[in-house]
Parts: sequence; C-alpha cells; structure tokens
Amino acid sequence: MKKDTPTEEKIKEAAKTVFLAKGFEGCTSREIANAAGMNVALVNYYFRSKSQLFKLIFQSAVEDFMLSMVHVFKTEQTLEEKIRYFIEKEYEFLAKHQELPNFIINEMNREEGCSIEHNHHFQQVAETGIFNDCIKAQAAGRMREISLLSMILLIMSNCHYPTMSRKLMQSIHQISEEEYAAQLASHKSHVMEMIVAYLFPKNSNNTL
Amino acid sequence: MKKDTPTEEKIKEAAKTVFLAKGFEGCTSREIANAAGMNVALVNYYFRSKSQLFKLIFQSAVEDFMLSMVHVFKTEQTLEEKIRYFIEKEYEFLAKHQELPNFIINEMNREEGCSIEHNHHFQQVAETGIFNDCIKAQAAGRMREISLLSMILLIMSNCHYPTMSRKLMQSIHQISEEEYAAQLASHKSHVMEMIVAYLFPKNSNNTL
DNA sequence: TCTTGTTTTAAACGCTTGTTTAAAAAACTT
DNA sequence: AAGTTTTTTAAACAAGCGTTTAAAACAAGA
Repeated sequence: MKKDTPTEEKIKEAAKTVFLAKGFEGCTSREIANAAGMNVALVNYYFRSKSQLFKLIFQSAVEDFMLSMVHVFKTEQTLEEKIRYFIEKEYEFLAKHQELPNFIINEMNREEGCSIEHNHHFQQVAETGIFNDCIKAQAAGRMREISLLSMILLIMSNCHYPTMSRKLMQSIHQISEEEYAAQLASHKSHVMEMIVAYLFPKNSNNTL
Repeated sequence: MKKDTPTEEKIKEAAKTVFLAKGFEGCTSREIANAAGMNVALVNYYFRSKSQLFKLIFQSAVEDFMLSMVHVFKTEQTLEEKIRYFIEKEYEFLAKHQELPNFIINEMNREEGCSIEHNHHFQQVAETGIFNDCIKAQAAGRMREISLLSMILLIMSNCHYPTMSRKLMQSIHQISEEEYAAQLASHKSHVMEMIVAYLFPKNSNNTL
C-alpha cells in the first residue's frame, strides 16, 4: 500500500465531492479536474479513466458506509441498546453525509451497475457478532421472529429514507432546510421507539 | 385539452420508459427516438427539446405517484384500516413501478432540480380528509401525538426504501430477484404491524 | 392533378464528451 | 551542471451530444 502523492489525493478528494453530488453520469472529467485545480489530462494520468476513478470513489463510499456500522456494533451493550445507539449514530452520520445513501443506491441501479465487493464489507459487520446476537435473542424469545433482511430493512429504511427524500419532503411540506433538519431530530426519536418496541415486544399481551 | 397524435403518444411512452430507467442525464434523445421507433428530429418536432419532454414525463410520474394515494384514502374505512390498506396498495403499486420512487427522488436532487407543482398534487391528497382524520384521532387520544410529516415519513420510508434499495440488498444478502420479491411480501406485514402498533397504541401501559 | 399544409427523414450544425499526444516544466540522479 | 525521469500542461482527437435545417413523403381539399 504505497502512499498517494498530494496530487493524487487532491484529485480523489475533488472526485468524491463531485461524484457524490452529481453521480457518475451527472458530471464530467473536466469538472473534477477543475474542482481539483488542475488539468484534465492529469486525472487520467493518475487514474487512467473516469470510470476507473469512479470505481475507486464508489468503493470508498461503500467503505465509509459500512464502517460507520462496524464501530457501533463493536460496543459493549445489550442488543436493544446497540440498536438504539446505531440509529442515533446513523442519523448523526447521515447529517454529515447527506448524499451517501442516494449515491450508493443510485449507482447500483445504473445499467452497468457498480457491484460492491460483497465479502469484505459485509463480513466486517457480521464479525461484530451483531447478527448472532439477534439470532440468540430470537431463540430466547427476547426478540421478535423476523428475518435478518427484514430487520436490516426496517432500520435502514427509517434511517436512510428521511435524508434521501429531503428535497421531496421539503417541496411537499413547503419547509426550509433548517425546519426539515429540526423535524428529522424528532423523527429520529419516533423511529427509535417504534423499532425497538416492535423488535422487543416485552409488554405482555403481544403475538410473538 | 386536445388529444395526442399516435406519434406523440408513442414518443411519450418511450420517453417514460427510458427516463424512468436511466434518468434525465443517463439517456440520450436518440435513445428515446429509437425506443419509439423513429427519428430524433421528430422528438423535438413534437416536444421542442429533451428537457421539455422530460418535464412532461416527470410531472406525469409525480401524478401517478400521488394518484395511487388518493384512491386509497377516499375509501370508507377507519383510519387504522386506511393506513393498513394504503401500505398494502403501495407495495402492490411499487411492485409494478419499481423505478418510480428512485426516479422522483433522484431528479429532485439534481442541481437544476425538478420542482413539483405543489398545490395541485398535495392538495388532492389533503382533500381526501386523511390528514384531518389524523388530527381528530390524535385529539381524541386514539392516535399517538406525531407530526404529519413524521407520520408520512414513517409510512413512505417503510414502503419506498425496500424497493429503492433492491439492488443493494440483493448484493448484500446475495439473493436473487425472486427471493427478494418474496422477502418483500413478508416484510410488508412487519411494516404494517409495526406502524399500526406505533400509531395506535391501544394496548394499555404505553406512554402516549 | 395540382396545391397546400403537415409529418417524417437524413444530414448537418456547433459543442462537449472522454481520452491521447507531444511538448514543456519540475524534480531527481549522478 | 548535464542528463534522466517524473509530473504537468495545452492542444488535439474522434465520437457523441442536443438541436436545427432543408428536403422528402404524405395527406387532404380544390
């Protein structure tokens, strides 16, 4: 793993900004070069082509995405606490990286779709033991019977969608960026309570 | 409101297919013309420009989107039943129009963002009285205190995200299109139970 | 049948795209 | 200091873009 030159680093940084904001098809090589303050040819000198550079950025975006999960799940907490903490941290993370979920989902839906190198990233999350914890909790009757996929979907839906649909929601409800951010904060609490209540239905007369 | 010529109709149809699949920036005028089985110039003859045609398609996509809600909310049911029914119908609708949420959210996030003509569409939904029903139910203590925006977000998140993230989820969980469709069906039930249980916490010892 | 107006086409327009080339500038080696 | 390699640039490339033009094909009425 040789260290990047300052130029390489500058290009990557600019590329990340531009690609995340506009997507692969929504921007040009020259746009990236300009954002990095240099010639177009240099971009290709270091990264051979636009799509090669893109692949790099995409993979690193997925990495950021996954890593934000790993840290949370490594903590020493009960399963319920971990999930609460995860939602908390995910909202925090997404506030800083608003374009990330849209970017990843979009580019994966493209015809020549970016695939993610599966084993590496997902394995990292699995290795935190979070999934085993769930299975154990379900076996012990402490957690609702629900597939892993469904559980992940529940959590991701309620974390990602509110950021992804920001512009749409602002338009529908005619509210400013700031107002929406405030609404998001209170929405987070609802999400947390709703999901935890559903996954861990301790209060008596429910149908597990 | 003059009727479209067959040619106009063919172009619109092709444009809808192509735009929904690839987005405004992801396709070319010629691609649309080919899909409609005709010359590029004809597209501009009828619609003046690519972006003008796009605006038309985008607005009609938003219309589809909103109309699918209006029908449901017009039915004679209790609020809880309406919400269940809505989720049911929304999953049904999204199965047929997989690209729709991604398309709308994406294009709204574009720099020169498509705005949606607010009053017309949202008003239609509001006129069904669904929002008033919610406010009344909240006042009567039958429904949890929650902002309209949060309620909409809860429902939309759990309906849209699972379709939007299909490719991502398939990749993470290494499952086929068919398997995912099957998982979606069972996920829908979880979503329905979870949301209804959260919005209408009838079973005693809760903190409204 | 000729005329008039509409619909469709092939070809071209100027411009931008991703990529390459060849020369200039900078950095390094000896 | 001269020579060599690496980094950077300006300029060019062919290909594709959205759009326009001008002529062909078609339809309808006289």
